[in-house]
Amino acid sequence: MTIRELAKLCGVAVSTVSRAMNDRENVSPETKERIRAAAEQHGYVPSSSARTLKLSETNSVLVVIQGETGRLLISVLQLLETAFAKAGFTTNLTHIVDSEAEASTIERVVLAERYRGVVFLGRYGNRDREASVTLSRRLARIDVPMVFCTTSDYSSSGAMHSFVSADDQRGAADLTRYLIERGHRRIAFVGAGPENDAGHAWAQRLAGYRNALADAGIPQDPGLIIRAAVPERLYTLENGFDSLTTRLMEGMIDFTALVAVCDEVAIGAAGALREAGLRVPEDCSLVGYDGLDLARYWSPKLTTMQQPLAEIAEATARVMLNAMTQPGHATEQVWIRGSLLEGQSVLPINPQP
Amino acid sequence: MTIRELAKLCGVAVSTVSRAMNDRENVSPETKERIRAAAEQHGYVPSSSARTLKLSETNSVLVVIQGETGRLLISVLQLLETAFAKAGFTTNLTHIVDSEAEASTIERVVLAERYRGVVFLGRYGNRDREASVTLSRRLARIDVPMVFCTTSDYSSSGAMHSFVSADDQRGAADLTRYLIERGHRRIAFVGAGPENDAGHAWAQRLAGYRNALADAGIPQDPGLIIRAAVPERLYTLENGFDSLTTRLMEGMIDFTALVAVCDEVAIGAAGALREAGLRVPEDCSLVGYDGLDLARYWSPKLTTMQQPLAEIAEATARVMLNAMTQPGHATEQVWIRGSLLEGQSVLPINPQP
DNA sequence: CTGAAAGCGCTTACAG
DNA sequence: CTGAAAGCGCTTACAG
Repeated sequence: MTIRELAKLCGVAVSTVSRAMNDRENVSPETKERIRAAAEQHGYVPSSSARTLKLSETNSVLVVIQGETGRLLISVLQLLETAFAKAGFTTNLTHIVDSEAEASTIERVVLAERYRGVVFLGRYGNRDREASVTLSRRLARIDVPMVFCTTSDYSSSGAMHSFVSADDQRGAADLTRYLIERGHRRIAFVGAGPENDAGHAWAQRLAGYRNALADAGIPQDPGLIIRAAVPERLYTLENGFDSLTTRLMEGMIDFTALVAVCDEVAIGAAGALREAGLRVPEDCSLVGYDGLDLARYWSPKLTTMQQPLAEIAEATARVMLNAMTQPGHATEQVWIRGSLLEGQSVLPINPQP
Repeated sequence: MTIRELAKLCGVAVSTVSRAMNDRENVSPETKERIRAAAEQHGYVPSSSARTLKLSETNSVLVVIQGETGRLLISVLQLLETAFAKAGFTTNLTHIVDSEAEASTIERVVLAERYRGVVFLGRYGNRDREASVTLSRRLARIDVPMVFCTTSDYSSSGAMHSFVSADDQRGAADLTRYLIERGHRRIAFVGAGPENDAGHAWAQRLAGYRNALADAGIPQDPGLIIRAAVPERLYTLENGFDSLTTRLMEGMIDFTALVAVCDEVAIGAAGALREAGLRVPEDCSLVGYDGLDLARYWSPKLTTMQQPLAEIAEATARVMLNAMTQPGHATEQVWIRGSLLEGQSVLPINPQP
């Protein structure tokens, strides 16, 4: 049913129907009620494409998630949806397969659908750093506000985009320092991905781990960096288990503590240790990252870096709404720090003589 | 940039631009190439709202998720997206808060956006059974194909809607029978929600548990049905932990086995048992439901019902595509059974004398 | 192969 | 308070 049919049915002009449906002032209350009742009864709903075409803008923001979606991002997504809804914006979600992470894909959907803004949730980019920089530049050409949430803009070209970023590097450094302060020297890192992808959380966390070692004057042993056995499902239990199992088959345990790229990998790795007859924390200390429920209900309770999801979502929504409502607004960069959540998965040891 | 501007720029009519952008036959290859290059260069993308308005239909299907989203549904969602994309359909996701689960909400968005079809992922309905039936009836009035995925149509009015449903009742009965066959008689169920909501998975699984007990002639003890301590986050570790903790504080353990409403609740409950000094499976056997990764990497490996996600998604996509491409097609009902995954969380016991 | 024109269903000045 | 009309950006018969 169209506006025209409903108008005829009610014996009024289409403009009157439009005013009634949009709750404008200049309709008599009686007419408005009559029209709305008729709409309800006949199931008339204004076509949003006609409306969008006429007004040439939507009230929608697009959320882009690339690759696999962990529990963490889903939580942030739900918080974002709520925040945007409160401000009168609708949220749409699109998944992008890794291989299709090109500016043109985004450009097409954003321009075609007339989105008011885009939130990149989690990482967005190509494996290749060069390509990622190009990507970032092309995105900047699209005249729609964008904010990168949970990942920083790694365009290496200054403040091109707004972002709200968890400070992964610092968080991983804090966790590593926590181990060092408790006497650990042989500290391994599990869950490093393939090379050349600074935009990924694992790369930032690995960098933080390295920084902490360097600051403490502990020589870096490349053999202690355990690469992902299942890189396409990097942040999973499976990857944690398989990565460490592979490593333990290659040789004996030559570390006293393990920094995992995230909680799931930590708990997967703990499974591998257990199967090898090693106990956490007696035979190997363990720290995770993210602060999932899982970490809290695991035994032993996992020491980890709690991500402040509400804070991340709140900041992202705020930056996005600013950018949408104040065109020409400068880009904003927000760094958000997690807090170290102490569990029972770390045991102090005597420093090596 | 609009089609008109690009036409002027290229010195052709808008109709020619339209033909070039839509890759029609009746344009000379040279003209087509020239126009497409110009579009690429100037960032011209056809407005989808204008296109939709003109064609009066989209190629989008709407996926509706109500309430909290577990890991399981996200996996199904991703599989669905892939399947629909293969058939040329775009997938859009909308979350519905529990309290807003009314037919009119769906009606509005489906009609406004001209969706071709709707998939309800997970449960869709009101607490109140009466209201749910009304809801189902009103949905049936909307002239757009719908399929209920992972939940059945509980309109109690015959085959009103298509659905692809995991057979939760049977699965839970299978698990309970598995315990009974191993000598258990005092079997508790943890994670029952508030009353009056047959559409929820917990209610189906609870019914299956009850059926199995009845079939074995074991009297039902209402005291063995442990209600959710955190009903708004029913299928979570937190709920499993809190529900069982509450129960263990009320009195000693008076059961030898525990059927959990899902894997997360099972593992949360295991945490509560552990804190009470009880071991799984020595002091209490435990089964979950869903077959999450978590169940596999938990220690002891959890006995659970594996949900065949790929199969569920495949069937849902097939039914939906049938309905969309063959209007007037009869509704289809597909029941999908899981398979029992044997872990080490169940110990046989001697039957009570 | 190309162009001129109608029309998809709305909204909003403009006139009354 | 209400109506008639223009126009948003496309697509597609229709004519050449």
